[in-house]
Amino acid sequence: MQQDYKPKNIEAVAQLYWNEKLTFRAADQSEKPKYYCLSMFPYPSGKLHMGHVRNYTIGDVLSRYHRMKGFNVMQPMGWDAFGLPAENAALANNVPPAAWTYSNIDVMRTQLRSLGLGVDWSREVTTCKPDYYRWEQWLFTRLFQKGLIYKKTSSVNWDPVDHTVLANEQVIDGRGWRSGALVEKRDIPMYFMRITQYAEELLADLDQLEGWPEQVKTMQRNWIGKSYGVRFAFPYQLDGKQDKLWVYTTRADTIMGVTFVAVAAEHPLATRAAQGNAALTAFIEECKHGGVAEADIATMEKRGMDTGLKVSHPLTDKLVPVWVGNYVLMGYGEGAVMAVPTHDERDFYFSQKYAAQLPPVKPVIVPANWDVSKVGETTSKSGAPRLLNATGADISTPMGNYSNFLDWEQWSEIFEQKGICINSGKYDGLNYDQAVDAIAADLAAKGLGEKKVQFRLRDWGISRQRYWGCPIPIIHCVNCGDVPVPDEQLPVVLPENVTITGAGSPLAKMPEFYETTCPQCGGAAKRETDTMDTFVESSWYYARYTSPGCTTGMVDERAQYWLPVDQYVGGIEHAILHLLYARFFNKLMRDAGLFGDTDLSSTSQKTGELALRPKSIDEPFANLLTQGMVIAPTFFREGAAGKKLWINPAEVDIETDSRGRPVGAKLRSDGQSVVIGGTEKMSKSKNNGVDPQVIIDQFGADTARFFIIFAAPPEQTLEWSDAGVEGAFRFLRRVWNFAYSNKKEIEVCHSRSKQESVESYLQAMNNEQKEVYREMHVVLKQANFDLQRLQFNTVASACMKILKALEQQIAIVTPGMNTTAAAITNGFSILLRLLSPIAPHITQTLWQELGYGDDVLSAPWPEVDEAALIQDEIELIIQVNGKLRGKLRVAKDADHDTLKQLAMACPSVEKLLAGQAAKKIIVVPGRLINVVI
RNA sequence: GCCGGGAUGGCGGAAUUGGUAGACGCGCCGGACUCAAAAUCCGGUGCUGGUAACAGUGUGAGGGUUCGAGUCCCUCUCCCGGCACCA
Repeated sequence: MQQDYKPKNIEAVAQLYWNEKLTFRAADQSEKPKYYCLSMFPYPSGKLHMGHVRNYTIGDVLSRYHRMKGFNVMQPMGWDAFGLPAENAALANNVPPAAWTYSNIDVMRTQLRSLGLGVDWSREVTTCKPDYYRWEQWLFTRLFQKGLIYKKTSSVNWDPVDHTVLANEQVIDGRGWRSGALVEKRDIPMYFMRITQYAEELLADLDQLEGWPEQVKTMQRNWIGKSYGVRFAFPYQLDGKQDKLWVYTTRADTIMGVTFVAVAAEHPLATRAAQGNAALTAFIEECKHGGVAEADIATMEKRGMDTGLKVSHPLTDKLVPVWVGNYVLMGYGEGAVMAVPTHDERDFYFSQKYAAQLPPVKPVIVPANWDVSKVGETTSKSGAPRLLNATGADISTPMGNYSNFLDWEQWSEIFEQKGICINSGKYDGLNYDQAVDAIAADLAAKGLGEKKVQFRLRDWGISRQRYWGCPIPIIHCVNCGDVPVPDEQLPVVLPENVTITGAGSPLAKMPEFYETTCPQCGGAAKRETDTMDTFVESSWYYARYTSPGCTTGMVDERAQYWLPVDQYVGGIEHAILHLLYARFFNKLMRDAGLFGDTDLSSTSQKTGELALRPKSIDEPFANLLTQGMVIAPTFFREGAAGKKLWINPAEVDIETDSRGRPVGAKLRSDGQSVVIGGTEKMSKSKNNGVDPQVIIDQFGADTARFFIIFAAPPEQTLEWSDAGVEGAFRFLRRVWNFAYSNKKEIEVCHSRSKQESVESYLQAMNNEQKEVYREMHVVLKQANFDLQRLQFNTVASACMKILKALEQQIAIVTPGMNTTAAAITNGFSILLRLLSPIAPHITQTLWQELGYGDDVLSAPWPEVDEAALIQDEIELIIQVNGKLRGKLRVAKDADHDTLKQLAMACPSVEKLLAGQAAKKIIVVPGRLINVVI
């Protein structure tokens, strides 16, 4: 055994051992329970960053822990290889996206391997390879035939200079990132997946996901956004025709307060109204400027213009003006909304802005606790209505005492609350439910509306006008329309040798790609040149991992064994989109029969044997761990024109004051100072990414893994610090040194006969030794609990505490004692096993070196010696009025009266009591006594 | 703007259910070893006052519930993630 801890050597040896033994090759059958542990696969951006190290270390800790707990573990890895950055890199470096991607994959695979992850590499998946995306195309054709994929137009960001569609990310302050041109909305035809058809199930099944964080489920619920409302129409006559303007509202109780209707700029009514109306045409044109991102639309200034058109109120027949609003989106719902300024905040501010041109607002709801019969109305200075409760108007404090007074000059949340109808004719006095029922019934009787359940969730547009993605397997034929590519012609292979220009898709300029014949009529036809959203690949890779090499379908019967994923680990930023799409795809694949016969009723009727029923895999991920980001300090210098030049933290020396507070920073290369910026998410743009390779090279993979686990709980944001890395390395070196200096004694223990077993000597320990032993098991108990709740940073601290306890063992007795050797042998085996999921190389090496066995992974997980935890005496806290005033050692079963007397006798308590009697004494068994005076 | 989180010493963080705030580590200070330094080992370290014992104070801000609040409730501030074409 080497005297010094040399991670480079031992890590290479350990990795070779795992490779040769095929340790991590997962068996598709086993008597052990299966544990499919999946970390979100990386986009091959070039190099590993700390976020990857964190994600994959967390997954590996879980995998190794479960393996030692007796599970048949499968941990795969692959590459989310299609995507925009490859095209950007191609533009910048003149390298084809494919070549760039494959070379990145090679670099990152090597880096991942050097981390010592327990990955079954025989299952590796690369989404940009035809053997993967072929099956995605296959599923596309099935969904297309089922009507689950359809075509419609949708808005995209259009760069009028580069003549290209931009991703939301590429739109900065309303301009194209390369051209700087003002971005426009443009409607183009796209394929959509009917995720809304599964909205109800996607929502309902969240309840069965007990292993998911509540916050993620809440976000998904809100995203799906099931609402109960009324869809109704405003009839109108135009160009001699009767027609209806449809809207949807969840506040049908406020319909009597409608003052206008707002439609999207692209709405047919707007288009019609703009004919011969130059001002409106210009306004509609203006509405098309800017991006399509919801965040931008929600934060932009709400503007509108009267179309001059009027529609009839469906219940009163009164004419209602129609406006164009830049905040109304075509394609979301009806592309039109009713406006009730008195009971909707957005409508309120909009109508205040255009008050002069709009009809007066009308309150139709008062708070539920008001006496409707006594409500009086008056007008304020501006003419806006005031409602007065008859109990006496308190005009001085309108907001503070709203039960008396409501004033529609200033917005209040009260306006939006459900209450009682007023000013609503026959609906006066009804509450929300009654009013909605009555109004919906009246609308239905007129054929102008009905109750409707609606979802916020929209169908998933999957067409991308980009090159580096999975080709959409559709052939456009003038005679037969959109024809799916037949199975035998799949895959539609993406040509890899192309030149990227940044203007439009290269595929659309490649006749050799798009010129084809129609599979139905055999005539000349054109292949679709759009590719699929890269979220499609990441929606089913977890299933493909179960069936490596399968050439007959997306998955084979092995999927039934492995699915669902038992533990999924990945960044919180994927809480909605990726996780929702993957859940959706799982249901699509289930309903395509890929997970076995899902028609459970017919199966059981036929066979009568429940045991033969295939399991229904409704959800892909049974347990989810959402990991926090890795952040780092930023440093910069002001360059020309105030442009910031970002400097990597690795090139900076930080100066601190006497108490360690940073006071300045200097660039190492020139010794001149740099500005300390904020602490932010590691990114290329702020140049604050830390390359884990530097740490692995200098300290080893175990140190990198240990630190990243130790630094913060998995779900929290993690701030990077190099100083902490050295601390982690110091600890591992102490473990090594401890092993080196105690090797002989441990080996002697291992060679002893059964009569002289470690256990027999543990029985013979003296009280001091037993106390140390007890401490160690207290720590182990906490560590096992923390593993269960996925809080690994405290497991790392537990390892440090156990090493300290072992060092203490040696310090308190003369060396050479059999009990000491036994305690160390036993204790160190606990430490090595507890530490092994986090730092697998050093623990594997020492496990072998000290003769514990060949493979620490096949050792049983250390369990707590409960008997050792029992104490005769415990420490109690003495409080006076809740403040700590003393401590007391008492017998563990002392009764309350004894405890009270002991507490009262405490000097500090006596002093504070000063002869008075205590008002109350609270005894919390096993914890404290609080004397109230 | 909407949805979901977060805020604890100089720093990362700990504190299962309301019950000793600051475990463990980093940094810093002091000591040992050394010609010296590095490394290592030992001790100290929330803040304020005090030689000290000790006292006061303290978990983003303000209020509340409770014998007792980092933890529960209300109001607010700031920060982060997502918002459907970044992945």
